[in-house]
Amino acid sequence: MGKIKLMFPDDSVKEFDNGSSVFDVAKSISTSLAKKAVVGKLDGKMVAINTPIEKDAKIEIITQGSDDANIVMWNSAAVLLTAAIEDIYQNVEFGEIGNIEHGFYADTDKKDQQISVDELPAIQDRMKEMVSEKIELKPSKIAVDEALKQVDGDPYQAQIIKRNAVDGQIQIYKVKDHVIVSDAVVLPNSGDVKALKLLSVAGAYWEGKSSNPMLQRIYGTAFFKQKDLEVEIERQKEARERDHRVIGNNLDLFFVDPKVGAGLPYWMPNGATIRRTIERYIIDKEVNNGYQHVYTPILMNLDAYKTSGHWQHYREDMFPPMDMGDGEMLELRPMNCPSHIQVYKHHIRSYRELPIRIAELGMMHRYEKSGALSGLQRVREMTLNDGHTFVAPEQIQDEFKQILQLMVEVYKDFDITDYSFRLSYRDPKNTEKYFDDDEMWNHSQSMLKGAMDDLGLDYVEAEGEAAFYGPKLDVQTKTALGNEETLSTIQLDFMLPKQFDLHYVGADGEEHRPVMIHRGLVSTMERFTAYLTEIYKGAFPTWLAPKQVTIIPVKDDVHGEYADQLKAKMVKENIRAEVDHRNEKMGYKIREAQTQKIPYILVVGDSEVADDSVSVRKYGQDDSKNESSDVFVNNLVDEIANYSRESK
RNA sequence: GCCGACUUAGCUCAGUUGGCAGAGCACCUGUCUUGUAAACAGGGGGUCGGAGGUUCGAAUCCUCUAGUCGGCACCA
Repeated sequence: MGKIKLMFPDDSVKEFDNGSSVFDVAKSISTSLAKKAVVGKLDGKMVAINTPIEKDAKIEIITQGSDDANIVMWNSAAVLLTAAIEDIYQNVEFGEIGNIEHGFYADTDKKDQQISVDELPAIQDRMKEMVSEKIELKPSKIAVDEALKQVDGDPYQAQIIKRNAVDGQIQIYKVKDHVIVSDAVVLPNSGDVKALKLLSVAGAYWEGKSSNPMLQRIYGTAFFKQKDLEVEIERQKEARERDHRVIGNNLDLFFVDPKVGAGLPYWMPNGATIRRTIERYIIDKEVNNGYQHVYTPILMNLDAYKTSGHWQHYREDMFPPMDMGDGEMLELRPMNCPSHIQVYKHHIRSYRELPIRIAELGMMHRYEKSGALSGLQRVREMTLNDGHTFVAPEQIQDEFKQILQLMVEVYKDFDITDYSFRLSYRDPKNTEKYFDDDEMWNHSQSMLKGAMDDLGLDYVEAEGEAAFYGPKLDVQTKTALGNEETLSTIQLDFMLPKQFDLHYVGADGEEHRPVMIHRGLVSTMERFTAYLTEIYKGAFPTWLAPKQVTIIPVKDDVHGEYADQLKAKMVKENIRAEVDHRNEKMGYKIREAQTQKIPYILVVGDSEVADDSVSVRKYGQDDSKNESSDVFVNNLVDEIANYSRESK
């Protein structure tokens, strides 16, 4: 038996007997490491802990608590879930199994009747039995023919086997008499799945294609310790409480009434105040950065959308056109680009003017599918912080960087820190969705990528996520419930300028074609407000808070007048202050102000009236402090003027 | 749009095997005059999402339909 050299993450190299397992290696370092070791990584590839190592490699030992260890845990639980279901039911076929961000899932198709939530406890119990049986989970490779025989005509499994076969072989796990096809690395023993819980059932298309049959996806989560499971359940509970729909209802920000229209939100005064503040902020910001704000109609002649290609490529998401009876067809606009193009075209443009930046808080209507609607996050009427800059081709890079810079500044003001970049390309096979022009796509996609590389920013690349007219840089964030969504976007467009025959006069006196950059910084007012609600958990920073100050007189008949004077003083400074004159106990009013998450509570009684002061209680703090009313107002004016940057 | 669950007062939710529709909060009235998270009493308020059916009788069972929620697909 020869020796092999293994390199550790700290670059140290040690020799081991050929055929040593990851576990052996861990044990040679320390018994405690061996105890916590879950799985190994050889040259970056995950391997089971009992896999013999047969050549030199870079090794990493993954221990409990790491992300990789959780993935292994979840894949293991998914294998057990499959085995448990097969144990309980006949007549079930299986789609994909695997891990997700906080757990695992298995897709099932039970022929007589689909598995329902009521059946989860029984399945979970069966899984726990398998855990206590401490079944060895050992991967083995079998021939495709044999595997096909084993899955007994299950059409989904048959496809998975054919798809994943390597050299005519496929990896399986045996759990009791069940054969589970899985490429995943799992824990060595079912007994290692210490804590598990099945969570929900939902439909999911086979292979993710809506033209395919729908399977039942069973979700669950699992951990090495019961405690970790409890933490996860608590995390999910908190996420539900942070949901903008819950907070939006509690703080009376908005509502959607199905009886007056699904996906058509109504902004209550509190929500409207937040929105108005965002709108004023972003308009000022853009105007100061060279944007020309306009207003354009939400209705447009359908012909414009035929020219733009919306009618051909985006029709599914558009409301049906209105037939005006005289041959004219009007369309509720789904995007603002054609409108801004009209603004551009209204004058002859010179190269001296470029870049021309046209912006608008543009109201749009999109016929979102009913199942996609969700609070303010996905609606059918929305107002986009839209902007289109028209540039000469050589200005693209600079303009792109300028927009990105502006976006980062805006994010800082709103204290948005958790986001990632995604370069969204077309799917070249999908000629129905995307303009068919290979050269344009290849050119614009590589340009975008070049700009990002130039700036040294990290990003992921996603095929099939582009707009129909061009590739995008999307800024991705997550909702409270963990769904990914696009907040900001910058899109390169060589197509619409051509469709609408746009030009500018160059230095040479000739006509040239501009390039359009579509960009949205703070998304739609709807989605952005929802997002802010969730990241702030309803406790908006003072400059955004619908109510900034509530003044509570100790005895309304004695101190009410002083409270009104204070309010007047603050209103003069554009502070949103109110006096709570109601005939209620102080504690009651304070409680209500706290549940409404009002940034400042001012209590005024005899001593405050005597020296023109206020007793200040800031949201989130349990104590109060006395301050002269002038000092309080001045500080508050300052805080509001400086947004969130200075409040930390 | 698809799969599943759900829909009862302004909000959050009870409502047993089909037998007079409930609670808390909110709202209104009155009493109490308050020093940092809920004073007390009384009152008003619902065609039980909508339509059809089964039944002596339906919030409850069945069918259809709309919407909401969880996912999937689609996307700002």
